[in-house]
Amino acid sequence: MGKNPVYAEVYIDRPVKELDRPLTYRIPDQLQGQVRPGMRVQVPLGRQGRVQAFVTAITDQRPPVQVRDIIGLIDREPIIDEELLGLARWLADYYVCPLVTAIHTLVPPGKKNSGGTLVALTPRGWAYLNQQDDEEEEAGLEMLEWLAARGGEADAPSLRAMFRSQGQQVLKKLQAAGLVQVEQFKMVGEKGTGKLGIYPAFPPEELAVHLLSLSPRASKSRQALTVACAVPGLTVKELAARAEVTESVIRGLLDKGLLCQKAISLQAEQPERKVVWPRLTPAQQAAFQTIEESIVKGRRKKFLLFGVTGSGKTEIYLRAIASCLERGQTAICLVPEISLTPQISARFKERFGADVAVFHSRLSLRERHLEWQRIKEGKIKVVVGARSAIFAPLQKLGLIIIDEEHETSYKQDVTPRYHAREVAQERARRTGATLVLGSATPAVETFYRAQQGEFTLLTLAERIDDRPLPPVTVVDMRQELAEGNRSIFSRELQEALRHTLQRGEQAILFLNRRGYSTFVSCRSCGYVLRCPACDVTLTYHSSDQTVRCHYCEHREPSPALCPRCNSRYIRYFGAGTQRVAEEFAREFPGVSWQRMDVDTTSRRGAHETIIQNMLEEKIQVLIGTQMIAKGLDFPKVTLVGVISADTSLNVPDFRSGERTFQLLTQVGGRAGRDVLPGRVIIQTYSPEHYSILRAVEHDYPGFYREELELREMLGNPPFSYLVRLLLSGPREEEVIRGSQLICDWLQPGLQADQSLLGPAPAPLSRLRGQYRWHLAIKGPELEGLRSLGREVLQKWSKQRSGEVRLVLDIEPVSLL
DNA sequence: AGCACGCCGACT
DNA sequence: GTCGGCGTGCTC
Ligand SMILES: [Zn+2]
Ligand SMILES: [Zn+2]
Repeated sequence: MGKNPVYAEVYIDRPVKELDRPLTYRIPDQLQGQVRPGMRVQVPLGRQGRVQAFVTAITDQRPPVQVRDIIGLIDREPIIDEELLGLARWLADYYVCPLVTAIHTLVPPGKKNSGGTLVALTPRGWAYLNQQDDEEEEAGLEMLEWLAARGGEADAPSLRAMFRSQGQQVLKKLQAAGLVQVEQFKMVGEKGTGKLGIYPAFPPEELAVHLLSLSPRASKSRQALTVACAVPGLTVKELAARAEVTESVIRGLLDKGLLCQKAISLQAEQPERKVVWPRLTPAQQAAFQTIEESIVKGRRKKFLLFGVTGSGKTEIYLRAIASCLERGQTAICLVPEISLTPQISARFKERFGADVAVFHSRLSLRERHLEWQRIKEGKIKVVVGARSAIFAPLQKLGLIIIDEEHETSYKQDVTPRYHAREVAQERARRTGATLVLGSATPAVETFYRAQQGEFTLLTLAERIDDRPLPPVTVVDMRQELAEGNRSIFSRELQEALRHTLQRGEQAILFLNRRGYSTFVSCRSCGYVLRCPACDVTLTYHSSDQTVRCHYCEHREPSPALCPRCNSRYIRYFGAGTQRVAEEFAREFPGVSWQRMDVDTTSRRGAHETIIQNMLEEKIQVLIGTQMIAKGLDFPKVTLVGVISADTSLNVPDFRSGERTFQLLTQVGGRAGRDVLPGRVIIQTYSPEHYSILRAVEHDYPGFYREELELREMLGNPPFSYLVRLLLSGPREEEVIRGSQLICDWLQPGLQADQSLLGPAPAPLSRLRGQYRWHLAIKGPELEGLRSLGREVLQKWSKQRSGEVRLVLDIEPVSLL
């Protein structure tokens, strides 16, 4: 037996400051050579018999203390490779969190095993734990709590390690009681044992013909057929998931004889695909070539692809990815969750077939796990997904793309509060990959960095085929009111709608606020309905006559009488999308419309249906929130009406101007994307605001200059860095006392060029029953602020903090 | 975080 | 006298 490395450095799987350091254990003889970094093991810890830990290094250094033996392995293979382990270290350091928290972020649950069984709490299981009457026997309760402690699920190896042989019996009981569910994962590679796979019933080159033979309405069928050709041999379920269609669609195709079923063979990958690669415009070509050169030469360059809406950025991404694959490398493309639509998926799958995996939030645990496993096995070369896809375990990563890089959803809102853009830069740096950030409205910070030379700026100033950007008009709603128009539609918008509809074209009405009204108030006494748990007003929802909180789950029937004075004069103020829809229906009777916001798209498939209805022109007007502002491409939409540009303008955050400009530009970009010319009408009470004026002119550089000047004057990012400390707890006095205490800790340690803001109540001063106060520290470089934050966190954990929680937010994107 | 040790109050 | 409260300290 080899003499040297006999020790393993491990991190105990507990997210606590005191254990956020490596502990050394001896590798017992029978495990020699099997333990590798990235594996989970069981070790004894103090008086605890066995706990889970991550191996981070193998060493022959004997520590200057008594060492104990590793008890056993949980994994046969590392669940995280060394490159990603390094990235996890960076993440923990940059965002100030325990290493194990970072590791869990990189390897989300459901992926922590290599085939086998996954045990998860059912909703009933969760409910059971919450009501906590102790009917369940000791052992069962223990297992439920153990599961809850790790986010509600665990794989079989960990479960076995923790509960030994008796675990099986307990598990059976819980499963029978419906408190847990057990999901069976196939080991990848064992696919095809007797199962039937779906194959196209024609040679792949005939795909186009058969696609045309289908009814123009049968978009789902086309989708399924395309995927079946690209990835033959999937089971019905797998194909349904991958093509994002229901199983009935596939059965229909089987009946039509377009697909057939036969035993799955481990045949060679699908034959050559014939895909049409559209010609690039000269501007696209130039940008693409610059990116390609970086990929080819391994120049590990960073680009900002700044292209107006409709300039064809996606096509450049696709080319760059293809070029990457040709060189045997792999690629990640991040897309905001909100624009991760079936259309986008289809576009990638059409080009890259079985090489691509699309991660969207609707994937089940099993599907997610399957794809993750395929990535690890090298079967997937392109990963498309939202924020967390940045951690996809691809080997030989050559390219990272972040579409709509300014989107704030790239920042995680729980610890570790990482920004995928920052992680991407770091991962690109470590792997030598080329980085491409794309946007029509880059984040001010990003554009600033490009100006500083940190990114190479690639510009697409024109829409493809010389289509013009839509002209934008602003309507001053104060004027409108003064002239006696009390409708939420200005006369100009009404007029424009009428013309658009007469021409048989489509329109989008945008308002970034869902529900019917923004607040409900009593005319007699002025009482305003508020959420009992949050410091916000309740929104009226006309669909079921409830008032709801948009920050928590609270909802109640809308009162008929004022709760304070019993008056019947309850009135609804301010407009949301429901009210827009109602007023639209009244003013334009007979015109078909649909609303699209979280309330109408929560049902699976609802989102797709609405988009399909728009494309098929079953509806003429789409009324919606954010959701309709991003990335949708409806050729016949020629009018975009922004009901109110003021919602995002009035948010108390130094980035609200930027948000407003971005939102207006993005939503305006939905108009006139095809051959029909479009126009945009923006209604506002602040027509002189620079964000609005610049959006009207499609003038990003102008906006950027003005915004930058403001930021410089106020010393805000990118001229400084920010770290936010947020305290929350059920009793306000404690929270205030806590923030005062932290203020006292920070004050003396500040450098001359650092400053402390607050403590102050957060703009959202109460959320889900928790009072919230915050402080922010500002300084010329991040590391100084970070170490101040670290110190505070350290001190905080050492003192009895009651029920007050403290979280650090490095480079926050929102100060709400 | 767990888990044990330890030192003070109100029970059989 | 002891059962049990949770403050404090440590974990290779
Ligand atoms: Zn009243
Ligand atoms: Zn609430």
